[in-house]
Amino acid sequence: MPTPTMTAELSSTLRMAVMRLARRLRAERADTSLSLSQMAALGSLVRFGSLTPGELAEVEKVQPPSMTRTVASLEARGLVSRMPHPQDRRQVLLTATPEAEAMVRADRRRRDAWMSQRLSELTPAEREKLRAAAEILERLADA
Amino acid sequence: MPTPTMTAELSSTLRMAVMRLARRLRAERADTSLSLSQMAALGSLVRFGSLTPGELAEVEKVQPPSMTRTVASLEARGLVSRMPHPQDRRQVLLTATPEAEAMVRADRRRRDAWMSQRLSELTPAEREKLRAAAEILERLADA
DNA sequence: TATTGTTATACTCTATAACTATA
DNA sequence: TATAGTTATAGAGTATAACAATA
Repeated sequence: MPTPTMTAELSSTLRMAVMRLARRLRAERADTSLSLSQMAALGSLVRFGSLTPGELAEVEKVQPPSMTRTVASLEARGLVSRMPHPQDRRQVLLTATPEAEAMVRADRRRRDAWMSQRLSELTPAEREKLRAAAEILERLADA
Repeated sequence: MPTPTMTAELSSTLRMAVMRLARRLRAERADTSLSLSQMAALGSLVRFGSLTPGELAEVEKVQPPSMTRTVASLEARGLVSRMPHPQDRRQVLLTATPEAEAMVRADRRRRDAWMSQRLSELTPAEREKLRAAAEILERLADA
């Protein structure tokens, strides 16, 4: 039964551990030739399929002109292709190319591999504790 | 007893939950008048006490010229003061002013408050699971 | 008129290279 | 000579404001 003080300490400890672990994971990028923003945009395109520039800007929480620039650099590298929108000729549909999908998958694999390696160094009981917590952390992130 | 597949799934689930939660926490900044880099530099100064610009650059993982600029902006706002190094006249000692310390504490309090609120909405059993995992997550971040 | 996307422009953060002062 | 810090300059990412095309 947690006292207020114990809960306050948990907040602080958990917050710092999560921030530091995230920072560590961010450092495990597979392909440093793409910036984080570029890789994130590509990841969203792969995840959601075709999106318009406006939708992609909204998903990535940036303004449309910023996404215009990001998309232009990805397009120049052959990682994004654009098609006319079937109904609305003002809009454009962006899609990740097969090469881009492969890069996104490789990036995910590499981060998973780092985490897997760390997890394999734990005891089964410790892994079980993380498993129990993972689902709760997911809910916290959505809150 | 985890099979390889179960461990792989845990890696992926845990990694994504941590990244998303970190992202959420980053959005809970108290004072948006300071950029993340500025607040981080200030946080390190408060944490370590007086540092030279070179040491601060190393802690923050940026190059010295970048830190020169960050420090200059903080100094202009009265958040950092500089003193000559007692032994080596090439070096400078940077210290966070009392106002800066208050800002750093307020920032931490706000992030802790958000986390506390989320934790208070959980059941005692769920909090206990997070408590058990927090210490393991800390070790992962250091690995 | 409203909406979608782009262009023009500026600011911030980062970097590398060159410079100054001191050791 | 080597080191600590700064200045000069450039590139990436972001923003707001203005514009063009289409609805």
